[in-house]
Amino acid sequence: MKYNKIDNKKEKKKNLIMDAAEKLFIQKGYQNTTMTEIAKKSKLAKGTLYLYFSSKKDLYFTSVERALRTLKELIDEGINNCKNGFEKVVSMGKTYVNFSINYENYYRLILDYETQETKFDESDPNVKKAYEKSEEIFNLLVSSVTEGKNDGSIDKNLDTTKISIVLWAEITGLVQQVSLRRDLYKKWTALNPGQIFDYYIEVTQRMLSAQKSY
Amino acid sequence: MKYNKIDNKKEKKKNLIMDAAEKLFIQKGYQNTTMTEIAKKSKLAKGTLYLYFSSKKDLYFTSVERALRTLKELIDEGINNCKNGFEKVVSMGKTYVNFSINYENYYRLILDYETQETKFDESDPNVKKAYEKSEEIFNLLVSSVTEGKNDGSIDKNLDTTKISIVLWAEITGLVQQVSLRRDLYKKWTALNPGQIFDYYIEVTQRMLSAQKSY
Amino acid sequence: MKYNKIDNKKEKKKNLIMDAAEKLFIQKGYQNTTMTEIAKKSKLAKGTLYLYFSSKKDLYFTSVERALRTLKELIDEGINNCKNGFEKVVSMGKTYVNFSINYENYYRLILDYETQETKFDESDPNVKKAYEKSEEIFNLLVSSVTEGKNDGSIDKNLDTTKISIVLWAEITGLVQQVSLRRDLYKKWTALNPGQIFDYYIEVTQRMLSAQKSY
Amino acid sequence: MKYNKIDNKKEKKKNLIMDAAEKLFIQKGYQNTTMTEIAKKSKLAKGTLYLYFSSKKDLYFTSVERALRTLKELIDEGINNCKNGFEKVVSMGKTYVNFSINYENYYRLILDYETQETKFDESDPNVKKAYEKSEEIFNLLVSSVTEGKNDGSIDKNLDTTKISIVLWAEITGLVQQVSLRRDLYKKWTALNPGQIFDYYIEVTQRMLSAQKSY
DNA sequence: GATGAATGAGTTTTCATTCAT
DNA sequence: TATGAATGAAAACTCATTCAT
Repeated sequence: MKYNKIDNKKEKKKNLIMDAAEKLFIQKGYQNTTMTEIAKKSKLAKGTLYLYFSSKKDLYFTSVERALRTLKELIDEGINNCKNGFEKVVSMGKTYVNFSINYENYYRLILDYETQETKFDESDPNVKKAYEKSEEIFNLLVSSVTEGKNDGSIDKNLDTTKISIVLWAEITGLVQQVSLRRDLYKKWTALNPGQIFDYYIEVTQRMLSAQKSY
Repeated sequence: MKYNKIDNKKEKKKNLIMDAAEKLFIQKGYQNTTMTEIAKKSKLAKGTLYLYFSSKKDLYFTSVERALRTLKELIDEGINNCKNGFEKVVSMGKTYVNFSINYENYYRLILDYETQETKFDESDPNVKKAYEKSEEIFNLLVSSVTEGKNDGSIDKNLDTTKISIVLWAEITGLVQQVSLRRDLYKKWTALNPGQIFDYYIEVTQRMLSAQKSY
Repeated sequence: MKYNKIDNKKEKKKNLIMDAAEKLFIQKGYQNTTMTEIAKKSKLAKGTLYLYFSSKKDLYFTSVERALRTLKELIDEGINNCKNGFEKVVSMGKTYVNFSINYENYYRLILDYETQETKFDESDPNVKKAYEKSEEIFNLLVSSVTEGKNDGSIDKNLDTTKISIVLWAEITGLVQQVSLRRDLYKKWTALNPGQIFDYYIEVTQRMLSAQKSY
Repeated sequence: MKYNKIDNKKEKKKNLIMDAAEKLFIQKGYQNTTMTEIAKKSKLAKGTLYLYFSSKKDLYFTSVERALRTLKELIDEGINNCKNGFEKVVSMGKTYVNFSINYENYYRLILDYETQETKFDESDPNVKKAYEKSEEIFNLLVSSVTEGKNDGSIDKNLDTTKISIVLWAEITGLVQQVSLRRDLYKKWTALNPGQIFDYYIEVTQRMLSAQKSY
């Protein structure tokens, strides 16, 4: 009991630090964020950070992990209420889009991490851990497509792996573009992110649905 | 004549340095690449780099610019032989895909730049310049879609801006995913990048073509 | 209370660093003194210097300011006990001479600063600040001469501005010569600085005093 | 003959380089002046400078020497037409003042050199050489005072060494102040340098002349 | 003689991490 | 636990000097 309370307290402080760190990592990137800034933003002393995280890297990866875990939880939640594979696939896309809007900081941190991924040392256990989290999500997509082809909600002629890759790439690409280039797109068009996503989903659902036969 | 020769020589050396720098920027990112490493890789002394580029930033942005210029040239070239808007749009996608394969370093450098873009000082003229280059390409896509709708090769019911954004986000997202996650995908599937792209293009062409009416 | 203690501690450390830096600046000049040397001399790590001074320039100018402030305080002190303008002028000269002997490092630092003054960026606020300090001292001389002419202790026929400039130039010139060329003069004569200054003051007092009429 | 011509040509080029270097040394100081700038200003290639001067230091000291030699020549010239010691002393002061006005660059270079003197390596033969030149001038002053005391034009009660030191310090101090602080003095008074010098000479002549007895 | 590209040692500054209090 | 002063390795950049042409 007592340990739990302590752990809980510790966990809360860790979250506090990550909340501060996250914002800076997003804004300025991993390299340009200093421990001094993180300490200042979290209103703690520099040394204190090292009581909760062993290094700057640890702090970064733990933050990324928290974000990925949250995304995974939301996706799982969304899928639970779906009655067939097609709906699951659509739900995953919608959840991802909503995540990027409602948990903007988490989303941007994941993005920062993924685009930098190759620059981190692959053998680092933290890197591997985050890698696996991404894989879990992709596997969920593959199994949903399979389920859909089996229950007849997704066109049987589609290649499971191919379409999964394409779909995941499309959705992540789209969300990233909209997120990174929000200001640019605002300049080019009056559309807000939601409208662009809706349009994409509308166009893509038709491509995917079993009623049409490609 | 003499001046041309000198300029040419200087240009060649600049390219030599950029070739070396590029690889490091891609591998380790802008921040993690040091001028000492670049010097070593290009087999020159550190000071020599500063004879050709005023700063590390200058070297980076000039490299990005070279890559973007090359992409733009290839796209222009590809479009020239197309007989209608639909073909132009398809050509742009194909060129982009091929660019990511044939000019892998250039592609990855652009990617590195674009994903870090928000972390650079926006008011920097170099940043603005690269920004504009991206815009040019997007504008080309918009005008190709417009042309396609006019010449009847693209479905008139599609919203020009919306579909342009979606298409560009899809294609860049797809290429990025395939590029960044090449090893991951290799693990998941036997498909090579080319096959994934072909599949995407096949699926998308149907969505776009005027014959079908969504 | 606690804050005072902290501030005091910080101030002491700053003084410690300045003491070390000063000696090097005097010996080798601003340019030829490196932060590494200053760190070594003050027995601190290089990085520590930057906890107390934002840059080498800051360290230099803060040291100059401390020296000028001290000089100004001594002059003010000396003037307080004078009963007429003539005595004030003489007091200023004596204080300046004594300062150059008793606070040799401070004096030499000011000298180093003033002879390099034109090489610093005039628009720098630090430069301006030091400039003003010098002006304050000159103004004090002018007002003392004026006072002396009014109270009858200085010859009324003398032009206030002219004589102030000449006196100040003479005294600073003399002190500088004696300071810079100490070794040279030692070679030429058995006189020590004090004797030279006394001789100058003796000769000059006559020139200045109201009893004689030039 | 031929050698003379070559030497002459070489000498001319050396002077050309020194003219350019001098201006930069005065403006920005020895340290802040780069060989590249000197090359540019003298419209020669950087490597060419090293054909005429073995190092930056050599270039600097040779320039200083040229300036000191010129001053010495002017002083000698001025002294030649004087009929007694008193006149010689006055002539030296006037020549020095005029030198600071008519050969401003030379004067400022000497000044820069002398105020930095202690920062140069004393054992350097170039430093010694310049040192000796200064000594020659001072010795000339001492012998003029002696001559004046002998020929009755200077008050016999004055101590030769003391008064020589004081006079030389005063005049060099005054000229330096006026030169370094020209802008400052312009702000404080409408007097031009010439007027300040005249005033000094007028005041000092009285102090010195044999008619008065101190 | 003349050139200017190339060199690399040396400079200022930053910042993750440690540790005495 | 919490602090923040101290550390020193590492980075970008400069510039006197050399040397092949």
